[in-house]
Amino acid sequence: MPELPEVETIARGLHKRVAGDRIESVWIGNKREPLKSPAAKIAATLEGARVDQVRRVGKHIVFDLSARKGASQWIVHLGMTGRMLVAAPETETASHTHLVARLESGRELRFVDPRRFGRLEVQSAGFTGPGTEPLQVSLEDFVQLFKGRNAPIKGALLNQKLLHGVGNIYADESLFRAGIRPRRRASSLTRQESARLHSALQEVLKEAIAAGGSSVSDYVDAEGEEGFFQLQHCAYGRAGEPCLVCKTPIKKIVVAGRGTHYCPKCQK
DNA sequence: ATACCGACCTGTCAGC
DNA sequence: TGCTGACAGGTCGGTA
Repeated sequence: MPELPEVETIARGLHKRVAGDRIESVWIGNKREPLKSPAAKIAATLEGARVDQVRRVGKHIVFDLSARKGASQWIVHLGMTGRMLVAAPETETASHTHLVARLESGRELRFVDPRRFGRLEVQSAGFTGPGTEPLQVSLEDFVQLFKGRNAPIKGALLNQKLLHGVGNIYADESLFRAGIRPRRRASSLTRQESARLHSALQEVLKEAIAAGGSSVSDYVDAEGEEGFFQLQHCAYGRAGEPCLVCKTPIKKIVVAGRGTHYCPKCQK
């Protein structure tokens, strides 16, 4: 579900609501839970810890924690359908709730994930994510990332070891804005095209963050609110509809195993 | 080293 | 109404 703008929105909301709060106790479901660290270790790390900060790294939510034993981090990846919600304890627990952290303030932090593609882990400190931050990468570094890559540019944008945080929606939207076909080999982009893609990507991500992310089917932020960037999508989810620039019907194909939307006339 | 493709899960929706 | 299959915002591991 969530890509960079959605995770950014969620992390900001969580920071606003739980920073400074303390985790009193943790409940973890016991059947095939989406854990990268052992459940006992997660519980031991979270219980008693204070949440200093909640922030985004790539598509991960990072909780910076401090406790008597020292600093640690709780790292959450929401996968396709994960949600991290702040709820009053009397609120009914959604099905597919895998973790509940009870806070000193009386509220609960709940991790819900029907498809269980999400991942939870804890570590001592220093999580940096797999790749480079798309909002911070310079044009020079951006060009360097794609140099010599034979993969389609869309696949390269989705590769988290290169840039982390870009997913299917924002890959399609930024390629549309840059006027580049998703199947073009990454190495075939001219300097000018790379520059267009670099700024298109950063613009799209910033606009999406300003809109609170894209709610296509069920994304909601930490407050349970939907985003509204889906109203500004030009390519993603618009197969068969007229291009907003030239009226040519948007095409849908499969690239790098993912549904891919583009304008056959505007994108070269 | 790089790229592709199926697997991992559940829910939803279109078509029969 | 109910079944089947395709598809969904993501990643991983095996294979070529």
